[in-house]
Amino acid sequence: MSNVRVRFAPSPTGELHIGGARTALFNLLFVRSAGGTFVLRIDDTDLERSRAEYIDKLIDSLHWLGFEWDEGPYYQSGRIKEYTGEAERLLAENKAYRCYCSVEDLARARDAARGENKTFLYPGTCRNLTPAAEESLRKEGRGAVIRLRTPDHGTTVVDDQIRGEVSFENEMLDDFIILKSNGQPTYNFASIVDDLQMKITDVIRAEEHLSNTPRQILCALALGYELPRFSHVPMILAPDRSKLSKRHGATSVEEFYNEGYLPEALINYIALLGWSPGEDREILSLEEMIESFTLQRVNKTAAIYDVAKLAWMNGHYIREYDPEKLAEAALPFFRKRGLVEGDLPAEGYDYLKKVIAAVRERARTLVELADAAEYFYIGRFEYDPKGVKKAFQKEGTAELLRTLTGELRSLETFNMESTEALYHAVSERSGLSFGRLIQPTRLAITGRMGGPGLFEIMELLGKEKTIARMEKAIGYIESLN
RNA sequence: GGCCCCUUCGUCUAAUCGGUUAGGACACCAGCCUUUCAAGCUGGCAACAGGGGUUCGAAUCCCCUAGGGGUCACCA
Repeated sequence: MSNVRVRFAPSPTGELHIGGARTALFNLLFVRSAGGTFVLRIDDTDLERSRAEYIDKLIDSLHWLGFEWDEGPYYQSGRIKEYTGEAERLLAENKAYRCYCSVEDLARARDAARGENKTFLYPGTCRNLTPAAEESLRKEGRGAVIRLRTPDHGTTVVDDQIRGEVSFENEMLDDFIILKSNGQPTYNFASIVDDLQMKITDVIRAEEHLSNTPRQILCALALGYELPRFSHVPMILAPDRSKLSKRHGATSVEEFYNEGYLPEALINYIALLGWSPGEDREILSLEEMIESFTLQRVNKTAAIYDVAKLAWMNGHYIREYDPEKLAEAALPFFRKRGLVEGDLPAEGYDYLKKVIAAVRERARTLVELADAAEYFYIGRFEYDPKGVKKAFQKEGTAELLRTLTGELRSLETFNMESTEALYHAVSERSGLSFGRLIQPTRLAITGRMGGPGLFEIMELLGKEKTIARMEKAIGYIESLN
């Protein structure tokens, strides 16, 4: 195993977002192609917003996607000692200092600056407090935060693996807080301390962190560690180019699961959002992605996520999936629809697989798959109104169906071959086109105008149900007049 | 507003040391196949944000403009 180490560090403040999933994926692809170690870390320093239930959901989503990590999960909430320790060290080395300014005073100063259209930078009020002055402030009972003493001049350069060198003027950076008055570290501090202590070699994360990177570099430098390499991957945007949110439909991995997407399809799709293997290939397995993944081929441009392509890709995976796996994945959706209830006996499972084999070609999601399978389980359905007009309301349809039903009933072996042969015979004998026979029959036994081959449906349904549905349809047609 | 990043078909993208009729995929349209609906196959529509340079030659290098995004918290 190489010494390459990466981490995925979500904060448990919501479900795993599609952007987060892609960040996790890029980390995974990178580390697997390097033969390194994948660390999972939960960034839960925000006590207000972090929730235990989200941690479970996060982990469920990662499992569902099939992303396996080698170390962790580590929890920042359990590492307070490390942050305090590093902060104390900086304090002792005079690279950081305590600040007693109140939240209110700072907010006021910030508002004033904003009013003048200026950027607020912490003015350094407590930067050079004498021990005596500190003592008296402490006696007043004022809480203190710890701020990093940042350089006033010079440039901090982020050597980004995707974007190249990005420079920031240190003058634009103020003495930011690394430890809050409640003893919790701020994100920038906790994040870099963890990355350093956990010997992360490559930090691969979303672009929104690029602007914060110089602060983290300053922390690392003050702490005296070697820097990790940084890569900032572009964001995923909604179709209107705004940040992806609830009103744009499904955005979390959990929602994609609920809508009937397969993990392989979702992974394949998000991988292509900002990365391409460099050849004209769209369908890639995780292994193939690992093989051709490099950070150099990751795009700099934000990508707009397009459900239509995801749906197409998911349809492709549904068609190609292993039948056993597909049945397993689809079963919950059949249950949700009330097609399957309770335990499924072996023959029920067998039937399920046959039904899926018949309809899988026309479904783009597992929800659509269950929908397409409905009449295989439920005999009560409405007839498609358009179909009624086209197929049922033609002169002599009831009579035609009655003839066909009679013929069907006399069939000893009822299967795909025998029913099809029968229909051909009737077509020939009566002079009616094959389509003329098929259309009303299809509507009668499925209620729909499209679907798998008619004789395949008949065989699956069996003689009894087929005939019962035919008779029901005859009654319906006659009631139309 | 300051700072930072970005800009190829409607969307995802290829063209990674300047020379291509700017390629592929989704979507859309048409045709083929077909018992229907799909799937599949064939073809079509469709892009280098704008303006200046550099160069024999620019999607590609430089500058400016415009647009989009990110960030500037005792949020992550």
